[in-house]
Amino acid sequence: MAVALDEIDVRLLKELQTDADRPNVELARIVGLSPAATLNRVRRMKEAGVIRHITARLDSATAGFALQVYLLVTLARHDDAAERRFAAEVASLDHVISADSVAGEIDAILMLVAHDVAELHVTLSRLSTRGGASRLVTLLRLAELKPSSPLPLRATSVHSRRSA
Amino acid sequence: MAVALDEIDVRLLKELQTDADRPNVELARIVGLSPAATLNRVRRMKEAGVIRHITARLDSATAGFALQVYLLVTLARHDDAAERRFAAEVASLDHVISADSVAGEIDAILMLVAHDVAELHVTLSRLSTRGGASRLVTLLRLAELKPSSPLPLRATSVHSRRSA
DNA sequence: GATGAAATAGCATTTGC
DNA sequence: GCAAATGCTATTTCATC
Repeated sequence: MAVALDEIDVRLLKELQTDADRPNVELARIVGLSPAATLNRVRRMKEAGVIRHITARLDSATAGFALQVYLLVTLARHDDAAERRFAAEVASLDHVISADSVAGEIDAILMLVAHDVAELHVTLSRLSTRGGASRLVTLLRLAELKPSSPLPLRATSVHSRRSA
Repeated sequence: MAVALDEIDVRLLKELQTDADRPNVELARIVGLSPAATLNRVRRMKEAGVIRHITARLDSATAGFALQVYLLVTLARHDDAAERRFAAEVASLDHVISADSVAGEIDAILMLVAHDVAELHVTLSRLSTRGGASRLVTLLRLAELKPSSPLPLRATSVHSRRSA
């Protein structure tokens, strides 16, 4: 599932995770390759799935969402049908902007946004009723401690095997 | 803090949050404006801070991180010095890829990645010792229930006031 | 198998309206 | 916000290492 990356790939990925909003020629200068070679590497990494997509990251507050909330969810039941039902409900709720299932003290962790408490309330209710959540712990996001940061990538050291 | 957005802005932001990896002329066609006008709107939204940045989103697993973990953190102390110390530790740990302080049953929620358990262990230890965390609840990410989705933006209805 | 250089087609960006 | 024009860029091609 993992993909081999050399030092140049790692450098490219680091740059693209930080700021993908610049010309390919600039990336090429940074990594010391020609624009064509740079373009090829980036295209390959997209095809390989290392780069999932390139997107704009918005500031939720500036976009009008006064409330940003993490939700720790415990499901009432854990059979396949219940889990599918929950996933479907999560998918249908616009205010849930991401969700992961997890192993640990809870079953899933969700990120939601809302303009006000009433809007939040509607989403929470839906998750309890239609979603089948038995316990919802709401964590109000107060501040960003560390912004979304690049992955600490390492080059796949194929050549170091020679000395091993 | 919030910014006024009309229907075209909302449409542009929705498209850019889904896929920012396409030419401005295509966006222009989608929203029915000229390329110049489209470019101006996007630039203004960047300056206004609605668009924080444009980045590549990687697939952690494909990039080699077998473990992706949410961490629920309770701090031992809550004075300013302790919080600054924790923030500094979080900032210095490469494997912590994002962190927010929250209000609720815990103090902060972190997202971490690791190649293996040993690597995870190191980061957890640092958060306990130097970071001053008194309780760490580890939630292992099993699956993505809902991918990072566009914000459910609404146009700021300035004109509807005429009928109000 | 990947890179570099050159060439073409296309786009970003500016200016005047 | 539009249309036209300029300059630069993305993208392909092909020879090369």
